[in-house]
Amino acid sequence: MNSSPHILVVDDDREIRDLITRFLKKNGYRVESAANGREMQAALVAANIDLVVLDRVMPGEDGLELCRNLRKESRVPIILLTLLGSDTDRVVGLEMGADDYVTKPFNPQELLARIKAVLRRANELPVKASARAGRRVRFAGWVLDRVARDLTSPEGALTELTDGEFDLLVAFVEHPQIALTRDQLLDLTRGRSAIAFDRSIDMQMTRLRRKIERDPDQPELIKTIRNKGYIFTPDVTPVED
Amino acid sequence: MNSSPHILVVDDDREIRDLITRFLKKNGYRVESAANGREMQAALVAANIDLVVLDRVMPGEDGLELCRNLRKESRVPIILLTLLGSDTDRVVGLEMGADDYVTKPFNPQELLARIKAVLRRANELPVKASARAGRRVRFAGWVLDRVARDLTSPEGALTELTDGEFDLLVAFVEHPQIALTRDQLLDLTRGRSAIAFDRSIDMQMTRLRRKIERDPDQPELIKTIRNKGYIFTPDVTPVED
DNA sequence: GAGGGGACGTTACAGACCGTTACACGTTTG
DNA sequence: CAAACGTGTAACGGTCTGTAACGTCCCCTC
Repeated sequence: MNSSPHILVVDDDREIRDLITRFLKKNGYRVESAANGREMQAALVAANIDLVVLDRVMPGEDGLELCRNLRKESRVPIILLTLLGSDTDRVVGLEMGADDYVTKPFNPQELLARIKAVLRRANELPVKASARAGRRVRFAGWVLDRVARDLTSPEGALTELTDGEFDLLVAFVEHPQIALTRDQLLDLTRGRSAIAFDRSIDMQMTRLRRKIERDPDQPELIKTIRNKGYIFTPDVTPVED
Repeated sequence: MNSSPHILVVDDDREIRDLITRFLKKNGYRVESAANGREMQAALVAANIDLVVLDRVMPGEDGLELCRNLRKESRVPIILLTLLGSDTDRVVGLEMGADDYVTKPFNPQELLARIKAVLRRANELPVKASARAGRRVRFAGWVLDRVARDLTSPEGALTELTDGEFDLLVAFVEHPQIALTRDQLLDLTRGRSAIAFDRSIDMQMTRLRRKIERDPDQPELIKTIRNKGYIFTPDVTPVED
């Protein structure tokens, strides 16, 4: 089970993706590729990725932002790929959590060398990133419909959730088995971060748990991690029909 | 016990040495400097160097050669500094064992960011393959679920652990059969190092042992190593199901 | 073998963190 | 406009955790 390193290449330009993919495969790596952030997330869930090569600029998305978000939930090594060569850009990339930085146009041999250098140092536990599935997903017997915004219990009853509770649950379902901080949850549900420290997430958690946990005093679906936040523990699978 | 990282700057140009030295010191590092290979060796012997910043070109000596020789006898992280910017030179540098590469003229902030990135990697502990994979692992009959954050005893009973105890146990399970210092454990569990010496790990150890050791007075799973730290002795295997 | 010092185990306790209730405020609904 | 509803804030209490302090054990020295 311990075969060659698994690299994920994220770039919107198909030619570049294919070029890098072929080159890396020829050098003994397993390679996945993705054209945008969503595909990247999917690939991270599907495969056990050892390193991400991420384009800094993609239409409609910011590679830097992806990098920072990825670093929040995972410690997968990241190499940023970019056209911009200014010093400040490099610094920002590294501060955002990237492990290294290669400017386009690049010599494939240099990319290879940097991948080797980063992998040599990177021995840490890969953490699964979020699962973005389809319209409906199932977890622990519950079925959640993201479009209709309703939730069906294992017994088949429709469970009434307020908007806030629903958004919170969606955030968890989209990031299962990862500890999420209150700040991340605020960001995911309200699109903002806490300015000062804030207990509103705690309140929503209490309310959500009352509705979906068998025993809210001993929660099984969403556990608390002191000093960190919360973690959603069930497996999430898409519902086909 | 654990003070600021110790950087060795090797460059024949005194102005550059002083510039880098002052800049790094201002940013909280301890700095040594050397003008040639011999002084470098002397400094490495005299002080406990955490990272070497090494000039690629020095009169009468080749930084690359120094780098390769250094790598033969030591795993100290190396950042190469150079005027040459051609791709092949970069590749050669990284192949020679350098961890990173900065071209002159460089932005001091970038050097700083790269030093941070390299040190972050260098100080991480290798993770055993056995512990990498699964959500659940078994050791000495116990089963630990890292996502659900619970622990089942050999008798099948659920053992209640607090978050701090659980994090500590996870750190051990991910690094079995290696002596871990208190500082490493703090880093693994809290993501920080001890500023001053700290007994909090000892307390958590007491509490954890009370819950998982048959006889806490004569621990079998986690042994104390005087003047070092603790070691987790059982084998760890993934649980498939 | 006595004495001393350092390292570790452990107890006691204060403060931080979190779950929860009560309530106030704003928004929607009839 | 009143009532119902949703959501954030304040505050209380329980649990968890780091710190201080003390005791014990081990090793070193003399």
